[in-house]
Amino acid sequence: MAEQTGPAPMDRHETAMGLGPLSIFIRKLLNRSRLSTLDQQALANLPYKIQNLDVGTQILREGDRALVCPILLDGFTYRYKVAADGGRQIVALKVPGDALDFQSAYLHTADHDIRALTPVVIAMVPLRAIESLAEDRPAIARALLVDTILEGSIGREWLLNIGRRNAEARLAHLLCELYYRIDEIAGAPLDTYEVPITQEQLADLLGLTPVHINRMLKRLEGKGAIRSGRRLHILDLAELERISDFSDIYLHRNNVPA
Amino acid sequence: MAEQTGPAPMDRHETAMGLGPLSIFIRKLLNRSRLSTLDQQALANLPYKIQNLDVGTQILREGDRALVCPILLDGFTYRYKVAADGGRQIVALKVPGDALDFQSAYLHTADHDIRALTPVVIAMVPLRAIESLAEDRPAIARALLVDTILEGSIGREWLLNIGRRNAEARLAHLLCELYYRIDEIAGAPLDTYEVPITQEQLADLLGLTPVHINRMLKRLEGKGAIRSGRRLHILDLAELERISDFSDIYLHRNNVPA
DNA sequence: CGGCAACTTGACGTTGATCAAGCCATGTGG
DNA sequence: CCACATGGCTTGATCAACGTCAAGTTGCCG
Repeated sequence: MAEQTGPAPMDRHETAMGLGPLSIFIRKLLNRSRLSTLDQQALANLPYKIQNLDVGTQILREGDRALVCPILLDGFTYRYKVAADGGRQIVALKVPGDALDFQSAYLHTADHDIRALTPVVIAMVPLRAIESLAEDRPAIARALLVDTILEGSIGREWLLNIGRRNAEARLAHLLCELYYRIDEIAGAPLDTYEVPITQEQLADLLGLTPVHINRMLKRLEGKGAIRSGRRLHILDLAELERISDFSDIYLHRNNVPA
Repeated sequence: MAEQTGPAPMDRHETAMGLGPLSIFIRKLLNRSRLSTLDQQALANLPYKIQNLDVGTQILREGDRALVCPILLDGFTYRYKVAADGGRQIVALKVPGDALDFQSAYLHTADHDIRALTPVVIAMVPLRAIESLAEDRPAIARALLVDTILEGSIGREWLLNIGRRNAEARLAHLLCELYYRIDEIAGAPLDTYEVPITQEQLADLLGLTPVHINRMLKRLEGKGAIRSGRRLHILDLAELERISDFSDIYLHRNNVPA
């Protein structure tokens, strides 16, 4: 939980385009929105405080009124809700470059929890700073809106996945999505690729039980699509796409304006 | 499919506050955002074309690039996606006053379909008009963003519902949500209250089959919570809330700024 | 009055949950 | 460097929820 303040560059992250630690966030926005150099600079100059958090650390709690917007620089986090019987459902996964709780600027109380799925590095930005930036710079407001809309689109695909696909396809679909989302933030194309997630977390993501996840992983492994075990590797993306009838249009990967 | 253009008042809708046919839309936004009288006037003066559509009419198709934003004045519509095996999943329900496809202004192609659940009355507003209004008036941009964020919150609750609750609780939960959402747009508090939805549609909403929906409806009826049959009535909201462990915080019903 | 769409009900099948036991890697303290 | 504690993975046996198939029935609209 080491802290670090201000514009000091972090060595764990390539500070592409000389925009400092937040550059991964800005790059992410640029994938789906146009931002002028000035807009990018304004984003890079946002005040922030870096935090390193352990696995499982709670970042937002249902009922909270947040004052900072955490931006994920490294690692993974997830949103989740719990049912009356204690059943957990993960309702969103966030990858590096994502703003974790932009919406708290617009709603009184959080309707879900957020936790670190892996050890994470987070930049805490005061919500007010983001809000006023969005007010002054329409392009930034628009980029943040696009980000929000995109998360909605992913959520809808998850509803289809959980509501209508069987366990094997459901799992394969999630792995495909993870592949593309991580591929997007990685510099070079991914090769054999490792997913840092436990079987229990997969169960909470897919509305299944850990035992059944285990059996499905074995099945996919039998088909040569993945390597399972302590670490989870994607070996044959095309096979996973076939099994889950994957289509990437809901990720809107080609949304960059001309 | 009768059409009607311009500011001619429609007799099917109370034109509260003298803001014309779009007043229900404006009222809806006011439930969660503050808008000045000028903002409200600007919204009321949006150009539109009224359309009456039959049950089942497709309003948006996956892959489309929309140019108009349909605003629902009367009736219900739903967003849905279909899986490879033809299974349908309804991923959102829209009630009167909702903007149906605001997001098309920000994404290249639609990632889902929209259809009329009942006969509907819709105001077609050019997307460009809404976009430029949002650019000129930050409060309006903010109100539309709040609306988008709220839909995301509902989607997350649906993920929990479908992923983690059993069929009976799932159904009860949906009925509670419908009650509150319709209650919000109705002037007076609702009494015995009728849901205009078929069992097949309930199945598509909840990731279940029509037969199983039927059995669960009978079960809820046995507990005196609803009256089922040709029409579906909610008799005992408290019982439904108990069964589904319903909490309304995800609806953010008290989000009006002080 | 006839046709259709939605609802209803029963018998049976399958997917995925539950329960339970054991295994295997990692890391920690002695 | 070993012992053992721990968290996650693995596997089998059994069970329940929900799906499937099929045959009515009901109410509505032309």
